[in-house]
Amino acid sequence: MALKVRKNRIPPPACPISDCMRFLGGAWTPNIIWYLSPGPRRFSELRHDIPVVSAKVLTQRLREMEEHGLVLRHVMPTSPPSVEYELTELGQELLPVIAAIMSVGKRLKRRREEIAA
Amino acid sequence: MALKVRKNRIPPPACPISDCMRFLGGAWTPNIIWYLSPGPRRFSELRHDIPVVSAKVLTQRLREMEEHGLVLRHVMPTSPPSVEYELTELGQELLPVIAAIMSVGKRLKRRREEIAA
DNA sequence: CGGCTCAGTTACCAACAGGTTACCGCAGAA
DNA sequence: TTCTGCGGTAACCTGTTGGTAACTGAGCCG
Repeated sequence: MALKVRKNRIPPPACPISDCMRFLGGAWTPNIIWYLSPGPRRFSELRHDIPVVSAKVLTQRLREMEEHGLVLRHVMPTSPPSVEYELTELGQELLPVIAAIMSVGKRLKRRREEIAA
Repeated sequence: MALKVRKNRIPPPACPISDCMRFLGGAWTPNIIWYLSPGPRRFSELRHDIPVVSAKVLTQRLREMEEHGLVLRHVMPTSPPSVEYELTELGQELLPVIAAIMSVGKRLKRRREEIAA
């Protein structure tokens, strides 16, 4: 008897995950959102916050996030030019996701440590 | 759509996000978790659920998830070999994250449609 | 004037993840 | 006997991505 695909279950609704993950895709995007969460932050501050990320990638991510409507970019016409990035409302809606990711990640990390020990 | 979240190599020391994202990293991991959420599911069923993912990648993801303790792998010694995958408790703890990702994704999608209209 | 900072941009490059194809052993069906 | 389905694995190829280094250009400082 050949095995059949079981259909006697509630099918998950059409999965929008792929659409959604485009907004979190790319290295460091969650980190950037996290560091923007307390409030507006300048480019060089973000560089300082996440020193392992290169300027190029930071720019790329911020541009992408701006396109997606997750951040606002304010250019301050000060003497040393200064650019502030700020989470939009939509960007702030991602914070619970990131918080959840962090809490689960911590739990998994603890688990690994227990196994290692 | 490719749905890639890169597994970042060296994470920033202070921030646990990178550690956490390793568990969601790799293409299709969130989708797989989602399709496992209603209950155990066989390999070929998952292939049917997510036809765009290749067998190789599906195997890779399931193996990684098994290593991370997110899924259990049950080999049924039936005549056509059958392998069931099942979310562990830890894996189920990821579901709120995925639900959050989905809800935000839907919202962003609506927003894009409004802009396009 | 030289050099510094801020906020990038551009060109080039290596690594790696994911896709494709082929193949395996086994059992039951035709 | 051959064929198919299951659950993979191995070898190979390609595209993307993120890193590095060098550059810009305005404004200020000394």
